[in-house]
Amino acid sequence: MTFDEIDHRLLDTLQRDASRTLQALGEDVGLSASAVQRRINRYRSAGVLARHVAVLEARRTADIVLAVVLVTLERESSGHHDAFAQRLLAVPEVQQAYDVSGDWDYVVVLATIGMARHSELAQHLFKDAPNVKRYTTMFVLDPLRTGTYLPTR
Amino acid sequence: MTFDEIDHRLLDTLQRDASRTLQALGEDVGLSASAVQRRINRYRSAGVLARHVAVLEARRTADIVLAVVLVTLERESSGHHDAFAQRLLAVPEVQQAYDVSGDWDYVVVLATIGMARHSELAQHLFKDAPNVKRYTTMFVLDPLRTGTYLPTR
DNA sequence: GGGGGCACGCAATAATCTTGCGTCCGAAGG
DNA sequence: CCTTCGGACGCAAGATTATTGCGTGCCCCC
Repeated sequence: MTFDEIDHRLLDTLQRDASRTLQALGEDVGLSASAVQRRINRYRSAGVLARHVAVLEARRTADIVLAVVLVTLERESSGHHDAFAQRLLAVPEVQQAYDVSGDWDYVVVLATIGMARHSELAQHLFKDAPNVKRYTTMFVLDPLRTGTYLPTR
Repeated sequence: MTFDEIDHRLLDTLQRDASRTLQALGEDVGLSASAVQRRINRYRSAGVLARHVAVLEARRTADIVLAVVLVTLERESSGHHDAFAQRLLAVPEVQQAYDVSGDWDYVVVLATIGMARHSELAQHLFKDAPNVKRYTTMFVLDPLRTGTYLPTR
């Protein structure tokens, strides 16, 4: 799939505010509402546009504890990695999980309500996991920016 | 603001898929469409619900390079921290930025198109920055999960 | 026992989305 | 150089969805 200037502008806008009407989007980029809609449908069917979600304000949600956890596994076999990934993905509070290169194998962002729940999850995901060699937790003092924005050019 | 069972279910659903109709949401939680809408408006005006966004599929967007960067500043004065934060937030490719506790001061997630752009940004944000003491980059091999989901209970 | 506030459902209205149709433009081929 | 084809567009009608006014019921507090 190839993007023109209008596609870039649309995708940019949609990633920032997907609640605008098709007509408003159209006025921004110089298209009719129906043309905008057809483009959006194209993004969808091409798999570029995955979904629409509501974003909560972490600061306004009671007692949210955000933490970034770095993890190294004991053994590098892909079976062990899969098992660990499965364990992570089964937990909704695992907000983000990345398989990374470098000194650590995984970066995990945990979003929990209250420190007690955080500890409980850390226990389950990292202490009790059979193949976690080492992990370190960095608690988020201030979420300067959160989001899923991806550039398209 | 205090949440009941229905609020939790609604906020959960909206964070996963905000494109459902008010009627569909209402059927899920046992409310009419208008009652659902009024609740959503309440979340908005309480500041709990920040915005609606479209989420792109990183795997389907050409040449996306995701990287997690850990940063420590030279000096701890709040002026230096603010300056660094400003510099981060001015860059759209800074997808996420967290001020954290522990061995590092900041965790930054960079989303760029192509390695060249990544290097350029790393240069600007970390090498050229006046008060960055040390930083390390972990490239994302596989984004197992991305998102902004926050639990509400 | 009697307000008062708040959330609800229903129904009418308003806004937005969706789709059929005719047109235009550019690329490919005669 | 002309013709044809495919793709994207705008417009407008129709369908769906969101919004809002109104009346009712519930619960808390007086």
